[in-house]
Amino acid sequence: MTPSQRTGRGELTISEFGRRSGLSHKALRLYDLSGLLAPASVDPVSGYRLYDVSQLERANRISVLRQLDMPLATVAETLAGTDEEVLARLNHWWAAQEATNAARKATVDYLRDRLTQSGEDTFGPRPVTIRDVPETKIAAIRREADQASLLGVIMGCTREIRDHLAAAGAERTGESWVIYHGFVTPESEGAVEVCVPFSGSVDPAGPIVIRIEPAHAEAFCTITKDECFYPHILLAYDLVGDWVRRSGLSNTGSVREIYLADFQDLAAHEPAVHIAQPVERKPR
Amino acid sequence: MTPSQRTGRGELTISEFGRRSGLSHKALRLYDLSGLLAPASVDPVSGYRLYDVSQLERANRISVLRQLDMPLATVAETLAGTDEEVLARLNHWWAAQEATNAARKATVDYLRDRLTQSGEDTFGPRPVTIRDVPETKIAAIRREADQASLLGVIMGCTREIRDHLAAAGAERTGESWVIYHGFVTPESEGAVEVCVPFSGSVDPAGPIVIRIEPAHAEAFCTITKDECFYPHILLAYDLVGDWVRRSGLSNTGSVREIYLADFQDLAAHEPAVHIAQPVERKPR
DNA sequence: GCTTCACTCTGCCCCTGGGGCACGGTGTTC
DNA sequence: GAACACCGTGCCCCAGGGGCAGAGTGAAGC
Repeated sequence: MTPSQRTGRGELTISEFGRRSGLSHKALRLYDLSGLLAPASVDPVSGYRLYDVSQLERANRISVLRQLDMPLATVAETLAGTDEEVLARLNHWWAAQEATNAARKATVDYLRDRLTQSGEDTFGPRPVTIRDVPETKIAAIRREADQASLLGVIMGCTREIRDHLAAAGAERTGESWVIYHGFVTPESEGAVEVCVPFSGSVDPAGPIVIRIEPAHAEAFCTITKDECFYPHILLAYDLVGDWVRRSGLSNTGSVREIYLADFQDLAAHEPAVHIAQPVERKPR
Repeated sequence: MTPSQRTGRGELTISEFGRRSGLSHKALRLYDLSGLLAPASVDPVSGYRLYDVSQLERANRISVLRQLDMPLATVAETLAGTDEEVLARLNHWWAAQEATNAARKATVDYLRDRLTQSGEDTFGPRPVTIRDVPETKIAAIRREADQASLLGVIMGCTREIRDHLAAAGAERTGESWVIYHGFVTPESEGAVEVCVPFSGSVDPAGPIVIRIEPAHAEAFCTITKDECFYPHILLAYDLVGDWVRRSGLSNTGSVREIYLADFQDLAAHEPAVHIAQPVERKPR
């Protein structure tokens, strides 16, 4: 008699259970410790784990979900409840995976563009120019945002600031912009600062800060509404960055997007945004 | 003067370099130790890492590739050589990722089928029956195979055995089959044994083993050629497995696929394969 | 001068999901 | 009684960092 058969009817040793479920003996021990899949019984003398054949279904499901690289904690949550619930959670999780994958694909596309011609041909020949920006009084909100929440954060903060300025009787003196103090990618958060210039006297309120944006020079290019999507828009940043580097200038601040008008009012091919990089005023 | 500016021209401190490249200070330290991205210079007194602005391009590329979850070793390989080479390796790697993702999607589809109706309705009502298989003399080759190489391994081994039998003057006495001694998934290898029955006297040669497949009973179902693809085919295994469990029988061996004819000769809807599970002869 | 502050260094433990090995127990069979 | 196949626990290892502790370093303010 093989060891796997000397146990009682319906009881399986760890290795037999592992063979039938596609799980390693090491994984089964781990799942036991974490409570994801505890053996039906444990021999009190030898400490041997004994699994019941009825546990094979759960084990198989765990095995399949792990093949999908689903984290163990998610596996545990997913496999609770009825089959309908399991299915719903599986679909939900997979949809999120598909979204992540689409973002990765977009990133690969961006990188391909960047590699084929350093972002100039695909993005189109486009003038990068330099301009002086005078000292400006602004109301601003600084927030951490990730790729998914970015648009909502920008819209929300802009609305909040505009409402505050309107309530205080101040007049806006130009279009607003967003300063990126950190990297915003699909995976990581970065600090963004939404800025609205105004004239008059306004008190700060809640997250709204009143400050002076110092005078500076900035290199910028203009992009149209239909170019404003991630990761394509990164090519514009690269364009400006390359131009600055080749001009021998140094960056003196964080990169920013200046919105020329309200997005909704624009046609796809109209200029919509300036991508700008503050630089030192003169080449050394 | 901010610390990031007190360094010489073109020299950046680790945190400024990190901000501009989207890499954490921890990641940069790691890349320094691994040689993936060493700072341009290290202050011999303070040990401070100083990066050159010209290193930003490589850092940005590393950052983007890491956002794609490319392993650091692969990043290092990928970023060597000219931009054309980098692009080619990126495309190659991404194609592999797409393939992996397609396999994951197929696995999700399988799991969905399995969850919606325990593999019976989608796969179709299909009789599972039991039969006795007499003792059979076979020539066999046992190999480790993964999902990708499986078909090639089976075809190759079958050809090898048939050629050997033909050379020895033995006659094949039926169609061949494959015994799955382990799990074969897109990610992990499993042992498969290709078996060809014959009559006459043949010597083993190289990997070819001559042995007796013992008489046994087996539960099986029949599937058509167009159902023979991963992971759909797993539903047939589930069907047989469920039938055996509900019949109160015990498995007595590894699951197998019996090929009814040469694949090329079959139309899509013709029966092509038996999925069989050896079981004990009588319910206890 | 002294303090404060921001910045950096190294080193250590933590995470996931196991793989691999050592050392020891166990139970069957020859 | 020995060989062999199992099983157990415990330890160290991997990527790719995150987080924290303790110490050094440099500039700026008083």
